[in-house]
Amino acid sequence: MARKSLVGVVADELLDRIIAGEFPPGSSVPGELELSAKHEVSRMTVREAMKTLEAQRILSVERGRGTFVNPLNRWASLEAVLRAASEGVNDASAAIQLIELRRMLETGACELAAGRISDADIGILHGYVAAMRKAHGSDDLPGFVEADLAFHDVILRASENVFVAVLFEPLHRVLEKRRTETSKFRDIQEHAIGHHQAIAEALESRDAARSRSAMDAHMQQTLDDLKSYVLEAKTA
Amino acid sequence: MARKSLVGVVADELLDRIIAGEFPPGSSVPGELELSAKHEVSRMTVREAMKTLEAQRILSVERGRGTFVNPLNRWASLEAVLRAASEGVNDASAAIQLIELRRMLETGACELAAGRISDADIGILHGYVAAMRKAHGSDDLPGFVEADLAFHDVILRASENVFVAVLFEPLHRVLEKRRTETSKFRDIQEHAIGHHQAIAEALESRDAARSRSAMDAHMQQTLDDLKSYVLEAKTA
DNA sequence: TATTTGTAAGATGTCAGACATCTAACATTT
DNA sequence: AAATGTTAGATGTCTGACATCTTACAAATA
Repeated sequence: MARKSLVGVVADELLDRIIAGEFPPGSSVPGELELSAKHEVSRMTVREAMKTLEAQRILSVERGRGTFVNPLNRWASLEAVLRAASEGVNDASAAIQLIELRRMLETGACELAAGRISDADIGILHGYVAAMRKAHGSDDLPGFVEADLAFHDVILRASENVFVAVLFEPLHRVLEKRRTETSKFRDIQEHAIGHHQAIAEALESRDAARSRSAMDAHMQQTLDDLKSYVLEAKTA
Repeated sequence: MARKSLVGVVADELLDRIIAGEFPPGSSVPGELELSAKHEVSRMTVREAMKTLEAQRILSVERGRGTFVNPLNRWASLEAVLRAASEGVNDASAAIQLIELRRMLETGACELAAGRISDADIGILHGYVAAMRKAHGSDDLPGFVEADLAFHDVILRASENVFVAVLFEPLHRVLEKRRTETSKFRDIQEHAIGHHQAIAEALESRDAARSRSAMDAHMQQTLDDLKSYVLEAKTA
């Protein structure tokens, strides 16, 4: 991982202070000079940090007036919103909401893909299911997760919708770690294999409703897995 | 509208050149010095422009090596992707894909809202339907569109999912203009009123499947409207 | 008095030049 | 052939200055 530049550090710290509630939405953040003094960096460094936050619509910079915090629903960065949402008492709620979002996109993409996926991609899907089965047999957790993610990626591309892919990309990153966690359990792996098999067969039939339903069942299972996993972590 | 700063201009022009294919994904953009010479601005201005594009994951800046263009599916800015997608031969395809995306989010949000919406919000929904009816009667296009958007906003909030709202916000902006265009036709307005009425009633029944289905029908109608509108524009 | 205008403070926008540090390629030495 | 040194070019950061915009307040005006 690349060492963070000063700009990144300043942006992170400022975002932390915003998320901590020090600068509520609508209020202004300290001026560039004040921040450069506080963080012991030059004003240019502060400005570049501000620019990154402005590009994510977290801040609004207004010349001559100051720099202001935007309301959370205007933020364009899923990760930043996730950080903000996880800050409160219930990290669990944020995780569940993420799955809900993923469910919308994946079921939608699967429905679209049913009418657009190629025979070659169908074959690839079955290949990944086989890979999951093999990884399950040999206790290869990284291999299992990799095939799982690749499976969903194929469907996403097959939906032929650029915007869905764009919106899903940050989700992909955020969920990757959690996926490895939940996939640790062998019975969860077995459930997942069955669902993926059903999804591949549904897509092969080119039945949009059936494909959507199969993916929906998979998402429901994922949500249930997460809930029990989170519950378990809480009791522990 | 605020006059654009030099930073914004440089960022826009650079993005334009990227979208035009001058710098394909994976390739490097000209160095900061070269760009500052070409655009006749200082290096700091170029750097700030780069930072905004980097924050949107359009560029990856690597110290000592250069600055590189990310593949389109890693871009975090819906608007930028929209610009890139609209560049090609078919602006229509991009518009349709946007509706597809909106359909996923809105039907998903509506399904969630069914189990979470308050009685007060139900009343507000009916109020907006009445407002749409009234605006329709008095040929008040802006009023009609405003009530329409507000209606969907209520459902979005009622879904109680922060991430859906975040992802939907840029869509909201992008679709706003088109909405005014399609809503010009009186028969389309009538269709919309009927659909909104059905959605409000479905939500009132707290039936998730029914609510989703009602919203889905509305989205399907919107897609059909768009298609005929686009077709009409093409023949003209 | 009420309105307009002028002035100044504070904020962001931009510039110039300099030095530091990282990367990659090439030349040199072993 | 491999390890090492050198160098060019790229981004990272700093300093200090001036420009321009917004706002508030004071002063001049009708």
